Amino acid sequence: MTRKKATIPAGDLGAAELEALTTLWDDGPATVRDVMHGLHRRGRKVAYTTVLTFLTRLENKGYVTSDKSGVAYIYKAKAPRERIVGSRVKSLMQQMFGGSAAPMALHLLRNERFSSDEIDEMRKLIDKLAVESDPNNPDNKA
Amino acid sequence: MTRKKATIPAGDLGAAELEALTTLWDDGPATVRDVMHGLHRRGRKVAYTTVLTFLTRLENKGYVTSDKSGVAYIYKAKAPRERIVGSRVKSLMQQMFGGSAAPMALHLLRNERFSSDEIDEMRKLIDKLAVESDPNNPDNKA
DNA sequence: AGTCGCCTACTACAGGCGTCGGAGGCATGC
DNA sequence: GCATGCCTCCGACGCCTGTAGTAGGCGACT
Repeated sequence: MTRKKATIPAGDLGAAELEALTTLWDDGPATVRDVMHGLHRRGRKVAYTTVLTFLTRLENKGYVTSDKSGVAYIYKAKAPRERIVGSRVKSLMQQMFGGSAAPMALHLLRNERFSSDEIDEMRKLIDKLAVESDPNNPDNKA
Repeated sequence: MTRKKATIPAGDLGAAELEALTTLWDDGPATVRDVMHGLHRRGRKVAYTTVLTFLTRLENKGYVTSDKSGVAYIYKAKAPRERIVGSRVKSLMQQMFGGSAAPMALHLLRNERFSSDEIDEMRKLIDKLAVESDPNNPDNKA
């Protein structure tokens, strides 16, 4: 019997690959060397070729694109940040909270600290949600 | 030159290992077979020996303890769920939101759906936070 | 005693990912 | 023309983790 293949990819993106992608999101299109400097600034001291490996793998996986302009390739993030963020959050929500958002939100509210501005912003959002889910609100279907 | 050792553990717990630990949290102390059934119920069809491997590794990593009572070992979660949850959430917060809690909370509020009860509960918590961070509140230090 | 069934221990393998080294190509400066 | 320097390609190594087979022990049943 063939051993079953290991399921469960790490979200398809390792931590270091993700960090490389993040420098592209934050700093815009860049060469391998640029990304390396970006990673170094973030505290990840990796060799040039390591960064090249990250970007190549990211390209194979469809997260970035590259085009040669002059001397070196320019890499550009292709996957929108918000999509990756969303899928990672959903995945953790699944793993740790059985897929329900509220316990996760409550966990954050209970365990983290927020500035008054942040609190205000959250309250505004909560108020909006409350109106939207108010059964007396004519905008809502029965 | 020796190649640098790969940093960045996967949070020290793989997805499958975590699921095994979760069945212990949810269902209480259990034998290998019990955990296997728990995993099957959750949709992860793994062989008995695979589960044994998970539990052995979890024990080596200090997340569970075992003691032989009668015929088979009974495994018991040792790491408190809340601690693991907290560290996973913090880790994702670090990776995707630069370590700030508010953007993550706002992300959830904007992208997920909540029942009115959940909304009420969140509002209560927000109100409490607001009071605590109110500079006019005598409980707070200047 | 032999066999069946359940349990644990040991071993193994493949794929993913972090981490690079070295070879080979092209341009630029001595 | 040759050394330098930067760039890319290819390959590789080692750890982690998912997945499991096999062997060996022990009690129960026949």
